[in-house]
Amino acid sequence: MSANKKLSIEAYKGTRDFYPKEQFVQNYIFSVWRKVAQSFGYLEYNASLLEETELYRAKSGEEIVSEQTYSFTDRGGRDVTIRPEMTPTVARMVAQKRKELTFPLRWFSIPNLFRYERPQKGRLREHWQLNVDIFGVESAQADIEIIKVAHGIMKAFGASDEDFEIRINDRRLLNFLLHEHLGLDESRAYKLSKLVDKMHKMKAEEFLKAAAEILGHKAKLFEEVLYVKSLDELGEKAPKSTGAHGLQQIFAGLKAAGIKNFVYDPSLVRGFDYYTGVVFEVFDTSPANNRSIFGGGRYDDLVGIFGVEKVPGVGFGAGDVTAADFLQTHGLMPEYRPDIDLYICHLDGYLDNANNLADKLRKQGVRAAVDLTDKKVSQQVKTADREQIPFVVVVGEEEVKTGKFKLKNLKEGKEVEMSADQIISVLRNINK
RNA sequence: GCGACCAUCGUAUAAUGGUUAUUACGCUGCUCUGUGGAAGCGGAUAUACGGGUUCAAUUCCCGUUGGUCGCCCCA
Repeated sequence: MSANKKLSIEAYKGTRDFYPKEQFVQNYIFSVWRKVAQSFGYLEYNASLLEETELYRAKSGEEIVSEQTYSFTDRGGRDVTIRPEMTPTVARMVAQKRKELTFPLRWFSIPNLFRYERPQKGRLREHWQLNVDIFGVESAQADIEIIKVAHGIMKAFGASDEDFEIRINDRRLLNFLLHEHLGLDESRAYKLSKLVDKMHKMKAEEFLKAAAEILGHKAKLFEEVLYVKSLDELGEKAPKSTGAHGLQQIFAGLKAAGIKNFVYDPSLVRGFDYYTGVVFEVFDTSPANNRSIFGGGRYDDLVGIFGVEKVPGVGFGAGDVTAADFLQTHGLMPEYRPDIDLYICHLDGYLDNANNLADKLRKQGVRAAVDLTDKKVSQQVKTADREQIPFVVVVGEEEVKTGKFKLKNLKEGKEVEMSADQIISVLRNINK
């Protein structure tokens, strides 16, 4: 290594190092995700980080692929992209084995995803995302279940119904309103839907002005449907829309499941063009973090892009960064605890005895670390304290003679004398 | 890809175009050879990187890198 150019100690731009404390938070979030998904009977899958670039081109369009992904040509001349999202991958996997898979298919995954862009709040170059999807069910029953999983995750994080809100809309209803109600052509309808997607980021006057530019004299008709609070208010304006019918089923299903904190939001669009039915977003209601936490929707045409028969799908993706922000905002972050139960200190000449004790405890499932230094006992105990290890014992002449150890609880500062077997049973119970 | 702001010990900060760059917490050693948290006394550690202006730059200017926040985009 040359002396004039120091190797950087910083993590690559837009990525995070997970030191044990951050890894602890990450593990917690993953474990909640996994627990809830599995409780609904979803099976975990994964795939490679690498996909052929073509996979994303087919779905996302040239611009996103060339400007927002990590793409390269491999040694064999293939165009390769590091996955920026999981949905195309899972659609590909389903398409490939569609003949042998059993439907309804319930799958989840927690992949890390990459996008090449400017890092900012809640958006890094690498993040992890829970993907939950159900394939092979066309009816609203699958939509209801997916939203129940989303709701269940929030509850499992300890959130109350007041902490968040589920906003729901349906692309078919939106399209009906744009095309039938407003009578817009394809390009105006698209423009307006993109504008509606942004409406909450703009001032109301600005938004209406921009809408009026697209709509002309139809602006009034638009305002009639934009600010309704319920489907009933839409009433006769959307009688033939299958989207409206689907939403009614979903709302009834959620009510039946005891879920109350959802609303019909006619302005909800979501960015993806591939959604074909229901779209929803879990929204943080706290003024300190007032934004979408995650969302998803129905995509019945995605598997079909592989040239095979259609397989309907609905699902959502939830990011780890926004999940952590939510926990932080609402004081739901769990207290850090290292995955070590016991720190074993030793007096001069008793390291071997300390190691023997550790081995005995480990065989019974105790996670024990031995101080390998020749520091003074006070320093060894301090090391355990700094690492927030809950218990400590010191091995010396006395202990070796009697076979009794003083198990010290560092948080309470209390010591209890006991045998190795007793230590095992105490620490085992702590873990449960 | 575009724009704005920012960069001083591990963290949080102070100061200055000119001797040893401040303070707190943390870290470390000792007081204290079988037990962390208290106290006292010591100690180590910083002007992101590269260039320019200047007798002199941590300070002013430019660039790079990184961070933060918007825009674009949004799995």
